[in-house]
Amino acid sequence: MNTFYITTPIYYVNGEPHAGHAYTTIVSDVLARYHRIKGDQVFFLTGVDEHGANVHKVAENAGLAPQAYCDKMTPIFTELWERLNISHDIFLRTTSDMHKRGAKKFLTALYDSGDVYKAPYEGYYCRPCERFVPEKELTDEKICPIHKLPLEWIEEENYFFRLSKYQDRLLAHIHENPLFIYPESRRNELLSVLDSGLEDISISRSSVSWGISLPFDPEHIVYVWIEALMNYMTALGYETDNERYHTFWPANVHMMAKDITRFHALIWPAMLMAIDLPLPKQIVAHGWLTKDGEALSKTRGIVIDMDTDIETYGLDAFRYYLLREFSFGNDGDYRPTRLHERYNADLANDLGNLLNRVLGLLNKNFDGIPAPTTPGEFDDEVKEMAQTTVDKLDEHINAFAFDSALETIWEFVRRVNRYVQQTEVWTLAKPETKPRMGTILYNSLEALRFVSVLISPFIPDTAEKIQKQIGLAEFDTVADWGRLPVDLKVSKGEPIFPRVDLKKEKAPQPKASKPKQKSKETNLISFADFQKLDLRIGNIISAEPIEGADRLLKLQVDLGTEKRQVVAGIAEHYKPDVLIGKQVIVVVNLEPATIRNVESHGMILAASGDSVVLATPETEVPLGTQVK
RNA sequence: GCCGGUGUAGCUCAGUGGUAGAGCACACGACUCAUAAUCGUGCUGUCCGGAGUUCGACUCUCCGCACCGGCACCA
Repeated sequence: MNTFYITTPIYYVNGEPHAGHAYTTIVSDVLARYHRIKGDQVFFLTGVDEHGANVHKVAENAGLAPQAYCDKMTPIFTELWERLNISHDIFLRTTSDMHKRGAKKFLTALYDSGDVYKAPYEGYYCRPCERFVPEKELTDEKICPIHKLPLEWIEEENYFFRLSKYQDRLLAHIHENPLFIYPESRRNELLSVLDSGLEDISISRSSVSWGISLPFDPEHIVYVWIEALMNYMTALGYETDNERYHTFWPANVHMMAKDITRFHALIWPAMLMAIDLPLPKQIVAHGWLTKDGEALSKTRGIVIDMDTDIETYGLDAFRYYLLREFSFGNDGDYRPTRLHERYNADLANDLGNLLNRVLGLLNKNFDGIPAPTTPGEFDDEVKEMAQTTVDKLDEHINAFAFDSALETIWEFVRRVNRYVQQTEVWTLAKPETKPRMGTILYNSLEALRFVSVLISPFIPDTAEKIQKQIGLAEFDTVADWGRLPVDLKVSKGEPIFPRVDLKKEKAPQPKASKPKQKSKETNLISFADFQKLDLRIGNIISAEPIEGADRLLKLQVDLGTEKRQVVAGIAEHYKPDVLIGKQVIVVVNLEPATIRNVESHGMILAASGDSVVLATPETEVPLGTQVK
């Protein structure tokens, strides 16, 4: 028996899951389910990454201990996967004992390989960021570009992994295994990264506390990214070297979004090479989802409202749309109207209606599924197409072409609709033609059983509904023609995809999806804190662009008693000349900063969501008036 | 400013060095078993622009334009 081990990344719990996570996981789910119906022994891993400075910080902001924070966030992921009907075999948490023990074993092996060494690491360090600020981000003042606080010069000992040593072997492996990194665009990208040379990487942090300590030096915590990669092995039970681990490693597919391929396709294989373990077969990257053409961004309010669409059209319609509409590997634009069109055209009209008309005819004329006694025109054609559809589907799935896979299945669905049409089966109820009628209905229903098997990896609930309506007691996963039993009692046929009328649906769609209530308790500040702000009314007296910066404008603001130069990131929304003469609110006691070599003494307040709009007093007021 | 992607029918997108494709939408016809469903026929294209390579380019190369994304930058 073949085995098939597929993984999603373990998702970072410093934020809630969004449609992108859902896409990765659904796609992986399809592969897992597909291999199961082929009879492969499947292991499907997903989970969460709970360690690292970021989680620590977010937890702190929320007033929680890191573990308590993780315990709160993790269920949000598991609940979403349940709602999306994800069939993972394990959900791994990196705070679990299993993972920690496995990671330590892995780290020990890595250390024993001799490719881990200790070396001083020095540079300018920002405490709040918990990171060294790279050379290119440094300014003359040596302040953190994010926090604007003075940086510390730190020299600390860190552990490094000798990644550079594996450059040639990686290159050779990628060349010898053309499908190792998929799709090709990503492969080329990483080949060019390899061409430009690999540097050894730091794998530990001594300044971070929330994580797993190095077994060979407990003062140091393993860098969260390095630790996360090991999950693909620890989830199998690597630390106990058990049967599951030996059965499933190496993984067949590491599925992920395109932004994290470097870690998976270079660093991870190199680490495995170091400890002489087999490499995963394929690193597979899909594109990003966009919404109406724009990248998803929580801060800009560009989000995909999965809940609403799932509620309106059902989970399977949502899964179908994602899989059918997006060409794998490329970015795909999510549009609710397209989902609507797909739902009605493909699911309701083509498939749902086909099932319904066949069941209707059968119920009206027969008592149970008739035997196929009377072959005739078109029968063989349908039968053959059923088989070729199975073969084509396999090719498409192996190439991650889920859109083509579904298109192939739907070509067959349309063929069956045509079969019913061509044979005019509804005219054959007379006694002398009734055996032929029964045969055609048997074939049609058997075709639908085929379809239900083939779509089951994509839209599992629908597949089950179809088989249930056909009268099968247990889900049949075998795509061999003629398995449909005779005499089964079919159901009367409730539409599995009732048409959704767009006009009706518009009514209860007042776009008042409540703007997420930010966890209010956690972000409260005291009145004293607020009083620290010195806000004043100023008048913009000049505005000009700053060279080399798309978003910045240099403003001169008259505060009555003094004039200030302020840099504002509003160039994309305001032309300089329209600003002149405008009254604005200025934070005057903000510490000065140098941005793009221009000094800024203060900050202009503006509403910044999807667009940026300056906050101005409702009527003109004297310059320098305090705002509170 | 740097890096990358995209530009093909009204819409969403496939695609190939040799006379342009699918689905949806649209029009007309057939049918009436079925969820205003199904089936058939038809329709539209300077394949972003320019130059080059070639017997021949939508397909390869170069230059440009537009849009998108990432990074820089957002006090």
